[in-house]
Amino acid sequence: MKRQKRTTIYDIAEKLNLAASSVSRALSNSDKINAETKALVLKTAAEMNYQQNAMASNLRKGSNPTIGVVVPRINQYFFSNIIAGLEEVTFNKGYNLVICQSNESHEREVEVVNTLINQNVSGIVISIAAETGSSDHLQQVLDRNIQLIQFDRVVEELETFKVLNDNYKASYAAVTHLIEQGYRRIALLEGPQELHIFRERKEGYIAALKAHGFPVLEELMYANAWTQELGAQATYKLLEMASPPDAIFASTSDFAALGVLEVATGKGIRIPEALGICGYSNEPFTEITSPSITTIDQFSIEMGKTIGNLHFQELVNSGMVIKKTVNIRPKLIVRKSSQRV
Amino acid sequence: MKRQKRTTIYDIAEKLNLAASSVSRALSNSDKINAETKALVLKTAAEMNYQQNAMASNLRKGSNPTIGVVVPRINQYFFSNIIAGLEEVTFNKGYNLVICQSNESHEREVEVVNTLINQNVSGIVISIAAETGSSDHLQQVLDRNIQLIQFDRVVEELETFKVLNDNYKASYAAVTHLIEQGYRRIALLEGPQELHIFRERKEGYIAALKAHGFPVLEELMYANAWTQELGAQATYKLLEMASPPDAIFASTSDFAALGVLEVATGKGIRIPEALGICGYSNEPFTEITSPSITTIDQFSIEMGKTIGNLHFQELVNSGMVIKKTVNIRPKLIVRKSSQRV
DNA sequence: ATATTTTAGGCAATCGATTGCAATTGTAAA
DNA sequence: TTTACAATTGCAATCGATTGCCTAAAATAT
Repeated sequence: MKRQKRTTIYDIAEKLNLAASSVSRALSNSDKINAETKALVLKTAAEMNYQQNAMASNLRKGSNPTIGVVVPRINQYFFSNIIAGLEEVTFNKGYNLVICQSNESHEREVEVVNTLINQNVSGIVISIAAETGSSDHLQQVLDRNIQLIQFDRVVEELETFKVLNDNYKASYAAVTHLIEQGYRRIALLEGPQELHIFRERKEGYIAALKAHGFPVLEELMYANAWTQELGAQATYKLLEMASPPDAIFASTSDFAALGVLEVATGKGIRIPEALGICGYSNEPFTEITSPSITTIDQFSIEMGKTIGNLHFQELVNSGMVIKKTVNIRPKLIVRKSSQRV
Repeated sequence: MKRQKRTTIYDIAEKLNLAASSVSRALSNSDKINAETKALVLKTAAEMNYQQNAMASNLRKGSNPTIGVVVPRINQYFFSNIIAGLEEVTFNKGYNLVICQSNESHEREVEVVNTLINQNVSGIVISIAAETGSSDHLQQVLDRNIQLIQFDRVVEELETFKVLNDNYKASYAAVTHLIEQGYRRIALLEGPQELHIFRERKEGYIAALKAHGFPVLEELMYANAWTQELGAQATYKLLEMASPPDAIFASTSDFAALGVLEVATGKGIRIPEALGICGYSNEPFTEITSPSITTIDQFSIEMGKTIGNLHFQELVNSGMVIKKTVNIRPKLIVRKSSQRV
């Protein structure tokens, strides 16, 4: 395997008896170059198999058409969809995506953010890890004048663009739906309250209960039930109460809802007749469980695209952006697990 | 927002009355620098909030510790898992991942590969698009001496590292299992035969039938049924035959298997008693359908890690690599949809 | 025919970090 | 005391592309 050296603009210049600057101008489609010369350069470049050295170019230009993405885990449906949507927008603009996982660890998140700063990326898109910590690393990003866009899980105090789901409204809608279906004791599975998204969902739940004249009962709010396993455990406890709930809103995720479904089915409880279930996220599987699970769609691909458009400043005057924030209205998807009317 | 200029090694050098080269040596932990000086530089760099400019460094060093990843779609469980596994290995080595989607389009694939070449990435990891075309773009990668690793769907003629599932054996095992469960007319849902993975699965199916003395019937092999929709259509057709199959092996994907399940259930056919079903990929949902679906696990996260280790040459002498190829043995996961013994 | 403006292309500095080689200082051996 | 050598540090070129400034030639205006 011979290490054939890369063709540079100097090689092309030499061959054509031109200055490198002219070659550069021809390749970058400048107007300070004769049309014939330009054509000749282009042709020769193709023949010589020239590929621009992006690092040299970026160094000189002081910019790097790359966007860094930091998510807790890329193999979660929601996040991989965000990335898919984002990539569609960025690729068409000639931008690349550098993807990093924080694995829900704050320390790792700091590390990857620093790596991205090193790369001189033009923007960073992040959904913060559940493990809380300072937001100094994000402040660093801002100090360096790198565009920062937060989505889904955000540090609220930081003045950056944010793309959010309206968790409050979605949660309110879900609980209202359950009430309309005649459920009277609606339990809530909560996520870690350090994350605002889970706080908002809880608030929506409480507000909906109050709005319909229902009591808000501590005993029906189950903390930290945000995995399938924890959702299942919570369900065991809840169903053993003297007067158990007749519906469970797994505000944390569809996985938690799945845990509920499995435990309830295992106990021979009929769904939706004896117990209503609602999840969150519209994971693909919610459609095919039996019964199918009512849930909330977050329009993740759309969110990804929105983030991309925000980066390129294409939404600033659209009216969608209020206080640097775009709120995407999630949609309640009613399925069999909560339909008894 | 003030544009505060980035601190460079020159800024540090000036402040400490040193040469930039010394600062560079201190920061890169060279041994050609006094320990005290090194400590001082490190301290000052931290104070001045220095972050290395990766582009300058990479340009000078002529290398970029980045690996480009090209997959058809990143929001597919298999691929996002591959990436997750790969990222784990690469991040620990200080390497970044640049992720691109081909969207199953050959043209797009060529485009993104060129972008990656521009970036001077040290390696490219790819699973080719279903849309076939020339492999010139991959040859280019090799010509430029960029490490190329193909996985899952590969161009066989190209002499590169390959990480594959042993599709033949997995398929053989699945069909053998169905035979052992007493199924006698086993249909096959095939994928596009341009992709070797689907050819191999078909071969495994045929071989297993022959090995057990079963006839190989054209009428039971259904071409191009590789989505949920197409799987459903195929099932309609197959079940309307004069003597319909008593088992369907959706060798293309679990999604196709799901299509089979839905159609069969809709027709009131009992599974697994009257019809056995086996899918491929071990998508999370196969565990929670009713009945749960027998499938094949591809160890996607492991595959991702293997790819990473291959890139860093850490498997070359392990005996796992034969003819530049690592074969990962998938595992049959037997669930209810095929268990009637 | 002369003056002025355009156009095309060259020169050289620049982006920031790295590195081979030279220079300096200090230390040990002769 | 002189020589030899090692340890530090500085100097300057380099990676490849871009761009401000300058010049020569061509085109246009006077």
